Amino acid sequence: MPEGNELHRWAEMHNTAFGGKKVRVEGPNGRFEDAVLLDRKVLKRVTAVGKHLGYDFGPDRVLHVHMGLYGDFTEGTGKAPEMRGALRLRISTPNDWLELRGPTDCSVWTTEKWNALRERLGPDPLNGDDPKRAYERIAKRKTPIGLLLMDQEIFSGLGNIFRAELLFRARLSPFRAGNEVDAAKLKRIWKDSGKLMRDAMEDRRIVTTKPADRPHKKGPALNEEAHYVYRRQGRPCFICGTKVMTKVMGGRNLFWCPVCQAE
DNA sequence: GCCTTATGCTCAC
DNA sequence: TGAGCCTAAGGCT
Repeated sequence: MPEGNELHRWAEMHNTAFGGKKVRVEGPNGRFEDAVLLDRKVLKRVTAVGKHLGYDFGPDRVLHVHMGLYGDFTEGTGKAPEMRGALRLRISTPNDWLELRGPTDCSVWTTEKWNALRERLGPDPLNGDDPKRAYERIAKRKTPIGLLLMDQEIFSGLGNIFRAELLFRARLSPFRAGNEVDAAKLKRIWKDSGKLMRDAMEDRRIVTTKPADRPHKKGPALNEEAHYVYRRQGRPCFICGTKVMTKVMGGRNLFWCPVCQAE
């Protein structure tokens, strides 16, 4: 159940373990028969773009993985474990292995299709992209900013946790129209997203609260104080004490503080 | 054990 | 706008 931080961490790990090496590729549950196209070939490199992963095995041999809501990897060293359960994909060398379960997509793409995806996606805070195009798009739209932040063609890699937390940290209402969002504030949100996602990559955990704002100000954040508003509906805002609200926006649960993020 | 929920996206209507 | 995909974890019994 990943957002961009997790995808980029996977790309790094899988590059380290498998990049430039000849690998075994297997699709044991029968839902990835194209594994034979890649098996015993060299995996050149692994790239993360937004929430997508591309495993480059050469021209028209790009393994595309999208996790959807459920996908997850497990990795390990040494001999791969017994195949079991709904295992979609296994990549292995004699030294390392990974297993993939539950992705929305695991299929071999043409280079053209992969490039078209990259073209379609908006700037990714973790890829050093230029955010200018995203700013321009947002400034033209009357759509609420809470929806625009989730649109992968505007920014790529942000998901439901970052939507809620970035808006809170910017003290911006999710219902504010894109064209009414202050330009400087939008810039700060972009910078903030890069920082939060890089921290999350390192920590392997998304923590958005500042220590000074937490009930326990010392030490690492407890799970229940790692986020300002995400899944904290009905509980008091750490800043003002008002109950955190929730509502479905864009088919996903949105969380916000009606006072700190007044419309 | 069962039920609900979930960091996502696509397609049909 | 809503259903469908498909898996795991956590809360409940």
